[in-house]
Amino acid sequence: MHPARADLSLANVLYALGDPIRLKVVTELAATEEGDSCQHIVAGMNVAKATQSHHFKVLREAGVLRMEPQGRRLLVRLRRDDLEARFPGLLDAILHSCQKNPEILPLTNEKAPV
Amino acid sequence: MHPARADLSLANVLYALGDPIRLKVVTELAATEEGDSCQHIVAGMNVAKATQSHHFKVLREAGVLRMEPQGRRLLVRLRRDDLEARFPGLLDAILHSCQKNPEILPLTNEKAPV
DNA sequence: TCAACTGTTCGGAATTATGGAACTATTGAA
DNA sequence: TTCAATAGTTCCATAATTCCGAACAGTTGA
Repeated sequence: MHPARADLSLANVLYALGDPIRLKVVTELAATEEGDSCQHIVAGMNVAKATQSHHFKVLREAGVLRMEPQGRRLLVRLRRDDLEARFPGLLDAILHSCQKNPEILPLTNEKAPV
Repeated sequence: MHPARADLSLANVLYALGDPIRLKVVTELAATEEGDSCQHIVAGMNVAKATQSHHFKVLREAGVLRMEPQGRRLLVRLRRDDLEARFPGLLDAILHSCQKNPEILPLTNEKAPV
């Protein structure tokens, strides 16, 4: 399900992050400390449910995030500590780049007004 | 051919680096300041020529490296400055992770004894 | 002139991505 | 309890990528 910290592969992680939608998911997740539900995270991204499910699976299997059932939702959290321990500075560099140049994320980021 | 610095996309770069062979190519390239030929870089990696060509194309189109004809070779160089300017710390974090845990690169790295 | 070398392109087979539809499980309300 | 709504997954078919062998083009050195 979730790979152990020692089993994280850099190529897998980079591959998982090498998709605009998944990259966006990670930046959204990075903004919340206690996680969020899949559905809320992808709100505003124009992606079919089946595809959402696929993207979260890729991120989970790469070890980028953890998913924990919470009622009828899946609480999704970034595996910050594991990533930092294994690939120091990587996540920060990526998040910082996204923050500095938001146009890096080529998405119609119509965030539903909560 | 080669994307301009301002056109580099983080997702594209991460995608390009999210493959064991391409990641290995980049670490090899990082070790040489003045570049190298495709053929020499992939020496020891068990990949068909057509696939090599494909991998270099992906790296080139993502803006990770530059290719410059040099006689009957292609001189390949890492676009360190462009990557650093656009995504500060990213390349260093990746290279450092590869260096720290060489097993990250799941390749039979039989480097031909020069 | 021509064979060897370096790399690209073409064609097909295998893998992966995407989305619609049907499904499971949980919740909250009647 | 019953049932509709919500949150995700799975199945299937289509589209796009990946990988390789083979044929190709350009450069070099004999």
